[in-house]
Order: sequence, then structure tokens, then C-alpha cells
Amino acid sequence: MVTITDIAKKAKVSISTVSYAINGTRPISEETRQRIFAVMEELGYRPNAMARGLASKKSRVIALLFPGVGMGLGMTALGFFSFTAEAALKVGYNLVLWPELMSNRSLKDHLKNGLVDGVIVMEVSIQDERVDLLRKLNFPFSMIGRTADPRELSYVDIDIRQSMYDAVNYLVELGHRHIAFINAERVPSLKGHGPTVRSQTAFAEATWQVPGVKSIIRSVPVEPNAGTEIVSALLEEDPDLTAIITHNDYAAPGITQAIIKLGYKIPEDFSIIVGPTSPHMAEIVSPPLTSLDLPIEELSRLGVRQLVHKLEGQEPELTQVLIPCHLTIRGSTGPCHIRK
Amino acid sequence: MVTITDIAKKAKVSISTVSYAINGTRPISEETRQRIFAVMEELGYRPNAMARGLASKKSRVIALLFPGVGMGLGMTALGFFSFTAEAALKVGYNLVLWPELMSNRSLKDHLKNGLVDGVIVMEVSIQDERVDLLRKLNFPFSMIGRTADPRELSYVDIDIRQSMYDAVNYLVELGHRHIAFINAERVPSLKGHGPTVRSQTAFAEATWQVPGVKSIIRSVPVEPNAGTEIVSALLEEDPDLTAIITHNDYAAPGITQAIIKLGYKIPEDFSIIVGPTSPHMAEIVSPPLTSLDLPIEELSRLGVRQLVHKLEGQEPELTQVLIPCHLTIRGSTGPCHIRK
DNA sequence: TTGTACGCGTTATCAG
DNA sequence: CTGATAACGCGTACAA
Repeated sequence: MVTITDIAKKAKVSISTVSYAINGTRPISEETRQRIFAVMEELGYRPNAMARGLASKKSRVIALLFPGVGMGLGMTALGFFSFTAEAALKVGYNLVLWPELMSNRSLKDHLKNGLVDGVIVMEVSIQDERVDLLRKLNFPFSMIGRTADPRELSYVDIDIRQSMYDAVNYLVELGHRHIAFINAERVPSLKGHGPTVRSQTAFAEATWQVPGVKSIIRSVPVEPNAGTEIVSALLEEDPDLTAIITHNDYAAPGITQAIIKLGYKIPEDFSIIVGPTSPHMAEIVSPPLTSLDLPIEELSRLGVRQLVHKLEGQEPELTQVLIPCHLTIRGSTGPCHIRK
Repeated sequence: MVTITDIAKKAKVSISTVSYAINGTRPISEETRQRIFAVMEELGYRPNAMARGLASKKSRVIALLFPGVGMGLGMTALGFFSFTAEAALKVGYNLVLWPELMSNRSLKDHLKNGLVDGVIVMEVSIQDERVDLLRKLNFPFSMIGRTADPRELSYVDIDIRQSMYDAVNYLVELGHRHIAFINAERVPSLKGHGPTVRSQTAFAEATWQVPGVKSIIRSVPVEPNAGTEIVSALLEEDPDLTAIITHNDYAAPGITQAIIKLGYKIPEDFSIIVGPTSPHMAEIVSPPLTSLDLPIEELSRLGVRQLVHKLEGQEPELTQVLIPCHLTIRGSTGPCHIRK
């Protein structure tokens, strides 16, 4: 292994000069700078991350905290992982993955061992233990999502309220007056999951605003088959139903199929919107579903940016960002035709 | 921050004794051991990862190397990320994500800075630059997948040959004799992608083995719509086609839909198998698709195990594991009925 | 069974 | 503009 000492010797300068040259922490004469970098290049020198971390008390590693898989995360999570890692690397940080299998105790241990400088919390719940712990420890973190009352916390999240309003409004403009919302029935560990709770509230508010709109709200498990039965049930309750918004990606194809099997045509007799979600699912279904698209890349990038700012920024700043989802019109929505 | 020195003082022993107690590297009297651990518990002490890494030259961090998103990785990648991270944590390692955005130069830098002890390579290509680099640097790594000639390399991979044989054989037993294979048309950066190349070869071999079987092989882009046109094209070429195996997850739903739209019934007139893939996609389609399921969790676990063994094991061992995919029968396959 | 002391490769302070 | 050198927190010979 080639160390900073090797560079110093070969460049005929002191260790500290090399260090300062690398970090640009203090002025170096152009001449010696050149010489130093030439030697570094020649010997293929790379500053040792551990030594740096120990001396500077900064590891330049951040962690992504997310619920274990198999609880209906789906494609969205994939995007978050990948984009967050890329965004982090671009600003000089490595991203480690911390699935929630970690007990609270284990999380605490990992937080205190100094491997990571800060964490990004994904899939934040209305009441979130992880957030409570991070605050208690005064550990740097940012959230993709937000808790119930994030007054003094920074976060980036989707503007679910605006998004739901957009979706409902779009349907209303198409003439729909009987609209159902099918939510995801979360496993216990995701109880209080922000988007799940807020999307429902937002839907309710959005429909209340419009006079003459009748709305129904239901939840079904995050499973492919979950959609099939709910449709008949909904139609029994309100035979005049003409539109469905579902926040349950996995159930969406089943819902679509169920509607078709009952003899309805999409979008002539029935309109469907899925979201917020990643477009993957929506594009695959037939017909392709109109969807509220999660701005995954942007959320990831901002989440990283916020955390890094907290780690490096001079003055702490409170940034609370809400990004609306884009409503992508596909083949599953159309003007409302009253059925006889 | 509470350091090992604090523990030593409060427990009235030397630093080294504490260190040895923690690592179990040498016998400690039960009495002092108890005392030390009590103090550690009391002060909430956690050994500093950076200091440990520097002193021991082992970071207990491993990296997962994968192609950037948006190149048709899909749900499978999500599983790999999550399961690999979990498996790593269980054996005391942190997993960092290294998307391929890293240039070869950048990868080299990251390898040499000592942050990670070893890497797991995902989505291995027949000729893989990353593998070449790792070998050249003599850097510890394991592969999920394998190169063309991995003679002296350890790996875990799916037994695609067996899997394809299973799928073809199953169709043949159902009476099918005209079978098409629709592969994924990879983006340049995934040229030579192991599973893509091997699945096709395996399909060809499997069909050649059976007398009287006519096979067609095609590739379409990894897109939802890619499936729609290929079906008519295939039927034009061979009107007696009754079965399709596709290794293109994203195209599978479209293929299914196209067949149905042409007036065929599934599985009465047509059988479809998708895979190797994660079951998610297969379950969502209507009808649910019979699929070859990737043993994602097992591959992840074994990948981690192999790497960790290489990092900690006494004698190096060459383990080459091939795991067959499970053929899950769903509603998209059935006995062949000759169409008139 | 325990203690001493050196080294790991950097950063950063204090002097020039 | 540049050099010494003391930390950083822990692992591990070497001694006792």
C-alpha cells in the first residue's frame, strides 16, 4: 500500500504539505502542487478512507434506512436505492443500506459506532420511532417523507394533497361524480405509513370540495388478487360508480381486470388512476393506467442534498420541500358516460 | 463520545484488556470480563468503526456492484439489494451500493481507498470489465452470476440450463411442439449479460434435444409495448406456434395481451412462461403467468457468504454454486390443443 | 491473567 | 508558503 508518507518522500515535501495539497485546505505553491500530484499519479496513491475518517471524524458514508422488503415496497424502492446511491457518490459519499431488520438497539449501535455521518430515512411514518431515536441522539438525518408534525425538521416529500387534488379534479372535469379510493392495507410494521395515511385524507378532502361528488374509501391488502373482489363490492354499494383511484400498486392490475371481466370497458365505462407510484406498473397494465408518478429521482437527490448540507453546511437551515406528482394521462381514463 | 479509554479507566484495567475482552482475542478472567462489559453497557460504549478499521486493516464493509437503474433491472434488483444488505448485516458487515455510473477509474479509486474489504458483483457479463479489474488488483470479490470461463473463480449463479430444460420439457409434456423464445434486447452497457446470453443458448439446446420440436428465437427491447408486435410476427412465421417462453419481464404482459387480442385464449390456445424473473410480474398479469422464479434470497445469501469466507476464511476455497429456478405453474400454461 | 507501548494513515494545530 | 508533530481510537506484539 502506498501512503501519504511515500508521496511526501518522493516529492521531497512534508506529509502535511501533501495533505493540504490534497484537501486544498491551505495555499500551496503551484510548483510543489504539480510535483505532488505527479507523484500521486505515478504511484497510484489513494488516501486511506479509514485513516481519514479517524483523523477528521468524518467517514463520508451515509446510510439509507428503509423497511425490509416484502412489505409492498415494490419498484419505487428500487429507484430510491439506486438514485440515492448515485446522488451520494456524486457528492463524494458512499451509501450503505440499513434495512429495518435492525432492532432499535442495533440501530443505535450502528449510529454510535461512527461508520456513518448521517442517515436518510425512507418510508417515514406519521409517528416514527426511527426519527424519535435520531432526534434523541441528535444524529444528523434527512427524511424522504415526513412525520405528523415535522415543524422543526427538514424533509422532502411529495405534495400528496396537491396530487390527489389534481387526480380528483381531472376526473371531475371528465364528468365523473362517483369516485372510489382504494388504499393499501399496510402490514403492522408500516402502520401509519405517511403516504398511505395522507393520500386517503387528501382524497377525502379533494372530493368534499366538489359539490355533487360521492366518494367511497376502502383498503385492500398489497397483493395482486386483492383487487378482484373489491370491485364488485364497490359497485354493489354504489352502482353509479364510474371512477377509481387506487394507491395500491399491486392491486391495480387486478382491479383493472375485475372491471373488464364484469363487462365494463375502460375507459368508456370506467376510469382508473393509480398512484402515487412509479410508472412501471402503470405502463405494464392493459390498458396502460393513468398515474400519479412519484418523482423518485428528485426526491432521492434532494434527500441527499439536504443531509449533506446538514453535514457540511455552515449554518443549519430548515428546508421543507413538497414536490407534486405528475399526472400522466394514459389509456385508463376518459369522459364519464352515464350507464343506464 | 465514549472511547475504549473511558471504559478502561472506569473498569480499572488497561486499554488492551478491554480490547481483548471485546474481541475475545485472549483469555480474560470472568470477573474482570463482567466488570468491563458492565461498564460498557453503563456508558453505552460502541467501538469506533474507523479506528478499528485503521488498526485492523479491515473495514467490515462490502460493496455491491450493479448496473445503473433504468436498464431493465426491475424488481429482481430490488430483492438483491435488500436481501444482500440483510445477509451482510447478519454477519457483521455493512453493504454499500456502487452503481455502475462509476467509471473504471473511479471504481479503481474506490477499491484502493480501503473503505471496503470486498465486493459482490451483480449482473455479470460474459466478458466483464469489472471482474477483470478485480482480478488484476487481486481484490476480494464474489459474483452473483459468472463470466464465460470462470474456471478458477468462485460464483453463485442460477442453473439456467437446467431451468430452461425444465420449462421446455414441461411444455413438451403438455404437447407443445412449436415453441418460441423471446429474449431481452439489452442496452449496450449490458451487452453480454450472462443470463440473457445463456438463457437463449439453453433454450436452443433444450429444444434441439427433443425431436419434432420447432423453435424460434427473437429479441425485443425491455419495454412494456415491445411484446405487442412480436406476437403477430411470430405467428406469421409459424402459424402453428402454441407456446412462448420469454426472458423479458417487461414485455411479458404485452405479449400476453397481444395474444388475447388476436382472439386466442390462454392457456387453451396458447401457453406462456416467463423467466427467470421474480414472481411479482408473473402474479400481476392476467392470467397469472407460469414462471421460472429466481432464487433471489438464496443467491444473495450465498454471494455474501462466499465473499465473507474469502475475507475471513483460513484457506481459500473454490465454490461454484448453480441453483435451479423453481418452475411455478400458474394459469398461463396448459395442454396443447391443435388449432385448425 | 494483565499491562505497556507502538503503529495504523490522516488531519490539523502550532511554529517557522 | 512549508515543516514538525500531536492527536484520532483501537489492535496487537512484547513483557511481566
